[in-house]
This record gives sequence, structure tokens and C-alpha cells, in this order.
Amino acid sequence: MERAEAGAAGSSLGALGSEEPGGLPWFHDQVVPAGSSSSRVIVHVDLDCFYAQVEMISNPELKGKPLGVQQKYLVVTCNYEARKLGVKKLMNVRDAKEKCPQLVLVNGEDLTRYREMSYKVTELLEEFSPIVERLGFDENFVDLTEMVEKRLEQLQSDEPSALTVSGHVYDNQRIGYKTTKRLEALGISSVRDLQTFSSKILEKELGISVAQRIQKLSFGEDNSPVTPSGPPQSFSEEDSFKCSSEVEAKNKIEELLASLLNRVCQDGRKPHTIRLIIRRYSSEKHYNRESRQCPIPSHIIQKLGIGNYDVMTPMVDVLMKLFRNMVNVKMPFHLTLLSVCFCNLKALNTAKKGTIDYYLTPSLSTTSRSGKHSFKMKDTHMEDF
DNA sequence: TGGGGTTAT
DNA sequence: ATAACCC
Repeated sequence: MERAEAGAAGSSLGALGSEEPGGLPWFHDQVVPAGSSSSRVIVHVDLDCFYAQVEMISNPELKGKPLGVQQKYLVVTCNYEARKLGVKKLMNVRDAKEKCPQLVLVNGEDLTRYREMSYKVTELLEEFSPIVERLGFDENFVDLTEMVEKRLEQLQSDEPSALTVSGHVYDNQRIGYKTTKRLEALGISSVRDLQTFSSKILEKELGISVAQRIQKLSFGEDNSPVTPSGPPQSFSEEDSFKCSSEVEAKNKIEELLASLLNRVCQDGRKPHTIRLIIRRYSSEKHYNRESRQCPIPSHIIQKLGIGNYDVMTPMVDVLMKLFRNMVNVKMPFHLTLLSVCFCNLKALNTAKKGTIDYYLTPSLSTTSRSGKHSFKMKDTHMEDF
């Protein structure tokens, strides 16, 4: 962990508005009175060059060398040695090699180990408080309000004295690309511009929801709760590559699906929706992706737990239907990305307590001669009765 | 610009 | 299904 910031967000105490040159982020110290009912204690844990750190743990020989993590022709992140030598995030491999010929590159297209390590970090933080919100693979927000309040009570009963907690308000959200453009069109380019801009006009321009939120943010006020992330809402695997035939698409879909099935198997829950996403080759149009989704047929869902090859063929069939729904395979086409996503994840046991279904679970291991479903009694707890 | 994720509409 | 946002 490179850095942990203790901040008190959501407080309107203290003078605000100091700006860092060159952009929206700012920091400002402030003192929060102990026991102040409106203040919260939120720790933002932001891991720097996370993928590179995972790689250095996997292979300690990489430590001390300039290291970059490569995805396709991009260096998506790099360690500090590489940064010192001029390598930047999302730099072209060519440019990076030119800047730093000794740069060691490892392929980071398979996110499995990064994902696993990411959840280990989140789980560690959850030991302090269950209120942990993930942001990407390398950031977590932990709401420590309750823990800190308990400790303060402890301290005060041990040795009564005037206690204060100090922290700072920091930039949490970076106003996004589209919104930045719209704000610029209104002549808003700094935090102070946003603070002093007419609320009414801003609401008309951006809609009441976005307008009120970003204007509050401009004063350092962020009341949004830390929402525990829990297990993921979706699993997806994607690969950017050139694809101009149905056969290529099918092969890639099989590859992506095989990985996804492994992941879903480990998770234990079952996806009820499947989605196929494509990116078409087109000179510009910065964000062009199209998708088609459909429910996963229930007979496939049932088989999802254990057998993998049983489900491959019918799932690929479903995905190829989605594919042909988007792409006219009778005409020439050129795709640059395929992605498969499982979502609408449901726990195995969705039956309500107190109903018959709650005590019966579909059996995968028992063969029923009639070919219909068979059931096994679940383990039950005394408090259920 | 990769290979992921989320929520709102 | 898409659009916007985050890393």
C-alpha cells in the first residue's frame, strides 16, 4: 500500500476553495470537532501501479528494474523505476522503449491474478469495517466512522481531554470527459468557476441531478454514502483483435466463454443473463460499442455449477445468435473487439424462508429415472423451526 | 488507448 | 440497449 488518506468528507466546516493550479483537484486541511454528528471518517486506499506490484510479487527478480505491464501495444502501468525514466501510464510500447530501452515488459492482458489480489485487499479492509466500496481493481473506500467513534469514547473515558480529529477534504470525483466539455462550453474551467456559476442555469444545462451534485462537490461536499460493493454484479472477458469472419468470431467467443465459465464456477452464483459486445472498426467515433443480451436458457443455468463442456456448445450457440443479430455475416465486416459478459447473478438459493422450496434444492448429483427434477434436503438450522 | 467494472436512463 | 462514469 503506497498511500492511505484519512479524510473527513461530507462536512461543511472550515474554509474551502483553495485550488491547485492546472485543474480541478484540490486539498484543504480542516479540523473536525470530536463527536460532530455530521462528520464521517472515510479512508481512501489507492494502490499505485497495482498491476506492476502484483508482477513484482510474482517474480521478485523484477524488483529494482524498470517494469511495464503491457496490454496489446500499450504500457498500461509501470513501476516507479520506469516512471523515473520517463515512462507514463497508457504509453505506446514504442514510445516507452524509446524513452527507456532497458524497460522490462510483462504481458498483463490476463487479469486473473490482478483480480484475485484486488479482492484480497478488499477482504483485508473488510476486517476493519464491512463498509468497503471498491472502485476499479486498485481503490477502496472504507467507512471507519463507527470504529473511530468507539475509540474516541474509549479514549475519553480513560483520560478525559479535549480531543479533536484532523483530516482533509480531497478531490474524490473527477468531473468526466463529456461533462467537462459541456462545462467548458459554459465557460466553466475551474473549481471556482463552478462554485460561482448560477445554480439555475447549471440545472437547466446539465439536469438537476448532475448539476446539484457537481456544484456541491465544487465546495468539497460529498455526502454520498460509502456503498459496500460486495461480490461483483457482472463478469466479463474481452479481447481486442481484428475479426472479419464468423469463424474467427466463434473461436474467440469460445475462448472468452471458457474463461468466464471457470470464473462463474468459482463464484458459486449463477448468471441469468448473457451479453455479447462488439466494437466495429470505424475511423473515429471514440466510443463505439454495441451489445445484444438475452436470458440464459434455464436448462443451461442448471448445468452451470459443475460440468463445463456440457454448457459450452449450447452457450456458444446462444452467443452466435446474438452475434448474427448484430452483424450481417453475409456482408463484409471488420470488428476490433469481442466481449462476453455474464450478469444478473443470482444466489443458488433464491427461495424464501418458510416455504417448501427453501428446504429443497435442485440436485445435480442424483439421477432421476423419470428425467424430471430430483431434490435433496438441505442442511437445516434449528433457528429455522 | 486495454481490460475490466458501476449506475442511470 | 445505450450512455455516461470510474479505474
